[in-house]
Amino acid sequence: MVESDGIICFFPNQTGPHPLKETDMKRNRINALLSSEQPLPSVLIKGWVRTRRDAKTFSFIELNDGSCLANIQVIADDQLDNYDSVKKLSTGSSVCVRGTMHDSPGKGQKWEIHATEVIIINMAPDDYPLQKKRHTDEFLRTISHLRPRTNKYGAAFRIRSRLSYAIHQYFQERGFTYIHTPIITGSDCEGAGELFQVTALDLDNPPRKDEKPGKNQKIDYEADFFARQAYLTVSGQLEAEMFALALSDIYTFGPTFRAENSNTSRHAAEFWMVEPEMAFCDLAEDMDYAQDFIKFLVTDIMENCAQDLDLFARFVDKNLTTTLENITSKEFIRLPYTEAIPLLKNCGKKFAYEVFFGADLQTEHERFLAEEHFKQPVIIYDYPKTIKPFYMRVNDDDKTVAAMDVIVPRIGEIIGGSQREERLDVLESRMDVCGVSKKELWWYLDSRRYGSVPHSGFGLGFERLVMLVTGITNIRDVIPFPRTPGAIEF
RNA sequence: UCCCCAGUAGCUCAGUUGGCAGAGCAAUUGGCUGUUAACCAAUGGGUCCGCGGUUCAAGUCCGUGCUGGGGAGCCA
Repeated sequence: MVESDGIICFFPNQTGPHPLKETDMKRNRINALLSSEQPLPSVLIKGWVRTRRDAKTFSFIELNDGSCLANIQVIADDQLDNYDSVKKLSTGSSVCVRGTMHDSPGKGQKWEIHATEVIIINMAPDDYPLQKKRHTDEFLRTISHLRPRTNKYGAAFRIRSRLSYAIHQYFQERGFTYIHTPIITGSDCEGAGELFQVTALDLDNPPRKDEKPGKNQKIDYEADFFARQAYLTVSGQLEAEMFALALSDIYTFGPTFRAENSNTSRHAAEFWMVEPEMAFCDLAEDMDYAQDFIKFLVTDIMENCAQDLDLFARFVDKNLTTTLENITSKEFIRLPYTEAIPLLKNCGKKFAYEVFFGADLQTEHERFLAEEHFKQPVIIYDYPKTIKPFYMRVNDDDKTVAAMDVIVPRIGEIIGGSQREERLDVLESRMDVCGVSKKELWWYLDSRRYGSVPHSGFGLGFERLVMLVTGITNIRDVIPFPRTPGAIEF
């Protein structure tokens, strides 16, 4: 049997009676039809016309409903009452087709639909921007509302959806609890970049602390919605830790916001992040999880999105299959920072940024390690404490912290994580050194005061994962409506 | 934010030393055809990104702004 569902249709641009009758609301998905084992005497499909070719007494209509990459070929002949209109069907038009499914005598497809009825839901005018040819990503970005109707973007967003599902599957199967950490936060000391401020104040005329007018008149945030300054979250980690220290293994998966003026193909102001946090877990186990997690996700997409993935392997990145198999088949290299430094120093390659202990690794260094030296994912760990945030656990050498970054070819850093500092006294002195307010994070310190345990976690940039899996090189093309500096159309 | 490159028809692009604005695809019309980014013919289509300057003359040279891309920083 072919699956069908009860999608409710409505036609906001239609003023007359609905062209579809009440009984028409069950439709067959094109992916279900195309994978059918036998011909079907009665099918109902609804979708958008990708292209139309006319023969002498009939038209070939390529129909796509987004359920899969492939179109289904509809044969609409001149016996149809409205054949004159059908012959004018343009790319982008929406139709409802009733008919029978048969073996296709032509090359290129197994099945085709012989239409007994073609209802034109909406005829797309000839200025429909998507043509039957390849468009550049830059152009498609200017029509982000229409680009999911292309093969490439349809495939990308089906993969993005499946990856989201696989993330939940991975953690749920392992007994992790999904935690919704807040989007709005009161702490500006999370230590990860510039924050977007959230306010309900009238910015044209904000309340002032001092009645006397003057240049140094401070805004009175006690009059704001939360009675203090508030921001969009840059990470759910600190809150996630509180739940790991109660439910043992937890994860978050949600949007994150950075007001950094970053103009690169790997940064967005609004992006999604996965942050697992595990109690009774040290850095080595944290790295085990990070590696296992990425391998699981890549394997899942190779198994469950083969058709969509094939598009990317053929047209977007010729090396994609090799890259992905490299990830699933090998153990990730684990390289302590202290060994990475001499390796980079003595590799014979000239870098723009000098390499020395205490220096953060630059993009050029990470790319060299993952793309040229090891040619596979690398986990670098035990970084100098001077370049890492306050919450990372100080190692016995008192010079490094138990931090780790997973570097993959082409993307660079895809995961950043650490074992967290569970010792109250060490944490407090680190906060002093890093200039983080102990008063504001009293609740965070409480977790180290009452039943503190070793725990670890990491953050995975979800869009970077989609880029890794698809071979897409610009983050703006793996998120439906990208937000970047100066760009918030749609 | 910094460095580099680009902006010409709906889309992708060409445009020589400064001298009449071009092609392919798309669109429209007609023809042909179990077609596969179908094919053939004809037709229509331009604020050469904006502003200012040099020049007899600017798509072309200069300045400036805007937009986009690549790289860097920051990071996921």
